[in-house]
Amino acid sequence: MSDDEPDTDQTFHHAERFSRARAAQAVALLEDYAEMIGDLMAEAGEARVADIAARMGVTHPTATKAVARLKREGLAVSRPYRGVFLTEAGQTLADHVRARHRIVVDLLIAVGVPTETAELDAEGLEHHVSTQTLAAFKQYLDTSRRGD
Amino acid sequence: MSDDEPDTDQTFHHAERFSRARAAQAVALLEDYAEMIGDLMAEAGEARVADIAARMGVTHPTATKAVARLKREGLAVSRPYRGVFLTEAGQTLADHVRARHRIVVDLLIAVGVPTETAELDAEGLEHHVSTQTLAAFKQYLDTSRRGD
DNA sequence: GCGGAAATATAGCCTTGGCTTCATTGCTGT
DNA sequence: ACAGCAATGAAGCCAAGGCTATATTTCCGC
Repeated sequence: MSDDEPDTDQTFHHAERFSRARAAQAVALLEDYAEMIGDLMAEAGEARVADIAARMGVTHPTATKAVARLKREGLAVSRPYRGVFLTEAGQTLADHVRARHRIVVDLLIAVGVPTETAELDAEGLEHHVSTQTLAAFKQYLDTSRRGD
Repeated sequence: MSDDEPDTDQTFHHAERFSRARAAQAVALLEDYAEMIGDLMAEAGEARVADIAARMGVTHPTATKAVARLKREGLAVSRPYRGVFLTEAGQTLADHVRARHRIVVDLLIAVGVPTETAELDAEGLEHHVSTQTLAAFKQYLDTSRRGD
């Protein structure tokens, strides 16, 4: 360092940012599982562990564990050997996540990312898009659609 | 499901996407640490564990562990009780990550995200931006700058 | 040149989110 | 109706990435 207390402020900002990113990551998986279960419920009326596992690209036990986490968080309910269902809160979360996903994909496409790539990247990106950024995306899509 | 084999294809695509996102997450931390060490080396000539820890917002042992991972991956070198230095590979990675970070931030700002928010979100987003998407961002920034 | 403070390392623990293996349950076809 | 198979659940392992507490080493002031 070049000064006496050269990085106290900046250091704090950095740490803040990384903490936020870590926190976002913590809920990302739950969001994905909730959205997936929402999709399956919409398509088939119920979500079975095997389907969840297949779509998430994980093994059955991993899906089961994830469901347990969802239940613990009050986002899903299930009885042993029965399908999994979202609670009201879970459904709300799923809807929110799905909407956000669409906006992120649309924005990527709008700035010139190929559709296929946009879908791929959005899966990872979406969890780190804050409310403010999402709002900015929405507005950009609106005006750009009008403007074109 | 409504059909016989209704989701084989789509399921595969989903799984692919999630796998990619998980893989991206796995290297995200290494990237962050590498960039951070690169910054500190540029500023101070060396990166000390205490500085790394402070900027990452983690405790010293956590930073030490991360450095061990970096060394294992051939991205950094260090001798006990001495500073940490990036290898050629580590430096390359750090430069790449820093460049990507800038582009992501600039793109967010270009589509209307407030500067502060852009910096915050970029920290999490950047690790999921593929090469293709980054290229699209770059081009968008170029043409939008010219166009304005 | 030596003693104490600061920096670094080590050990051990926790949670998350993967995995495999094995037990149990439910469903289905004959 | 029940045997067998598919699906679910349970148990136990692993690596990553956090933490606290403790030991070690370096460095700096006197």
